[in-house]
Amino acid sequence: MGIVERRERLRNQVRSDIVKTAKEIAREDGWTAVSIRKIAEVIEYSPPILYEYFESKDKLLEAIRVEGFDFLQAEFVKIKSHFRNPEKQLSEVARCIWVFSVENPEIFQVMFNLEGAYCDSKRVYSHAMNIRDNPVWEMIAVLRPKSGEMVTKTYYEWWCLTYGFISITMTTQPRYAFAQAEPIYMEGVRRFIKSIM
Amino acid sequence: MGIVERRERLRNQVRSDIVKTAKEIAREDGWTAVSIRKIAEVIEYSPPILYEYFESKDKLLEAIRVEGFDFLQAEFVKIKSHFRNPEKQLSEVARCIWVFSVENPEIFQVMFNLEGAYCDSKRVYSHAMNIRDNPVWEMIAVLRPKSGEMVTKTYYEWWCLTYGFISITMTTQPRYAFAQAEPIYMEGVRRFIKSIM
DNA sequence: CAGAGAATTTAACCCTGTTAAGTTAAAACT
DNA sequence: AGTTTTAACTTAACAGGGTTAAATTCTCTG
Repeated sequence: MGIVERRERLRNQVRSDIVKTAKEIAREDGWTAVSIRKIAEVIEYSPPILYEYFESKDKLLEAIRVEGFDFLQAEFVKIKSHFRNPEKQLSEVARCIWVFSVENPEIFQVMFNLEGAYCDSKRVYSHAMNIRDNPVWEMIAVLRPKSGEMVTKTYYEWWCLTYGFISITMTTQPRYAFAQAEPIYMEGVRRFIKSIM
Repeated sequence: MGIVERRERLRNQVRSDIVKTAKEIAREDGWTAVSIRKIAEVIEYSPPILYEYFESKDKLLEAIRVEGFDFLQAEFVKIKSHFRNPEKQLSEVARCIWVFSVENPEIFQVMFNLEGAYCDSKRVYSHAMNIRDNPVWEMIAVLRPKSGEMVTKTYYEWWCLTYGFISITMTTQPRYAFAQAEPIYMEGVRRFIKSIM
C-alpha cells in the first residue's frame, strides 16, 4: 500500500513549497508583499488549500520563525563542540548570527518582526531565549562562572546587543553597507566579552 | 476677518485629534488594530477626511515617529545642559529613553516598528541617527575624544545597545516585568560606558 | 437670495485573511 | 465493473483594510 505514503510525500512537498514560496516573495519584495493569495498562485493551488497546511498566516510565519531559531541553535551547538575557549565560542556565535542574517534576511526578519514582517507568536522568542539546553548560556557560564541568575542577566544582555546591532543595521543601512558594518559589530561584541570577563 | 483663523484652528484641532486617536487605539489594542476607518469613527468624520490631513496612513505614522524622535532629542539637549559629566549625561540619556518607552509604548513602537507597528519611512531613522546637532554624539565625543569616525562608530554601538535592550524587553517581557528589567538595562549601559572610557 | 467655493460624504475599487458550501477526482467496496 | 464513500480541491462569499472619484451638503460671498 504505497498510496498513503505517496499522499504523505505529496503533502510534505506542498507544505515545503508553501514555505519556500513565502520566503521567495519576501526576499524579492519584502514581507508586506507576502499574501496567502500570492503564495497560492505561485504553487498553483487555490487560496483555501493553504489552510490545510497552516491554520493561519500567522502560523505559517511562526513555522519559518521556528525554523530560523532551530537552525541557529544547531549552529551554536556545533560551535560549542568545535572550540574550547568560551571567548572564541562567543565571538563565533556572534559571527554566525551575523552571517545568517545577511544570507537569510527574510528569515531573520520573521524571527524578529523586522521590515514589515509580523508574527504574533512570542512563544518562540521565549523558547529561544530560554536557558534550558542553551549553548550560549553555557558559554557565558564558563566564561564568567557566577550564579545562574547572574549568567542569565549577562545572557540577556548578550541577546540584546547582538539583536540590536543586526536589526538596526538591517533596518537603517542599505545592503551594500553591511560589509563595512560587520567589523563594527564584531568589535562591539569583543568589547562586551572583555567587559564581562 | 477671524474666519480664516477659526478654520485654521479647527484644522489643527482635527489633525491633532487624528494623531491622538491613533495613539489611543494603539495603546489600548495595539497598532495592528489601528485603521483609518476606526480613527474616522472615533473623531466622527468619514474616512476620506483623514486624507485631507495625511496623504497616507504611512505618513500619519511617520508624523508620530517624528514627534517621538523630536521629543527625545529635546530631552537629550536638556540633559546635556543640566549635567557636566559626560558619563552622567549618557546614563541619564539611557534612563530617559527607558522612561519614555515605558510611558509611551505606542510611540516607541512606531519609532522602531515594534509590535505590529509598521511605518516605511527610513528617512526619520537616518535623521535621528544623524551626527549633525546630535547631543548624544557630542557626549560620547567628550567622553572619548578620538577621531570623528571613531565617535560615530561608538555612537552607533550606543544606539544599538539601548535599542536592543528596550525593544527586546518590550517584545518579550510582560508589562509588570519592566521594573525589574530596568536595573539590568542600566547596568549594561554603565558597563558599556566604562568599556569605552 | 442666488451662486461660487469649500467641506464632507457616499460609493466604489482593489486588496487582504478566512470560511462554508459546492464540486470534482480518487479510492474502496460489493 | 459499477456504485458509493471519502478525500481533494475550487468557487463564492464575508468582513475588513487603504484609497480615490464623484456626488452632495454646507458655508460664505456678492
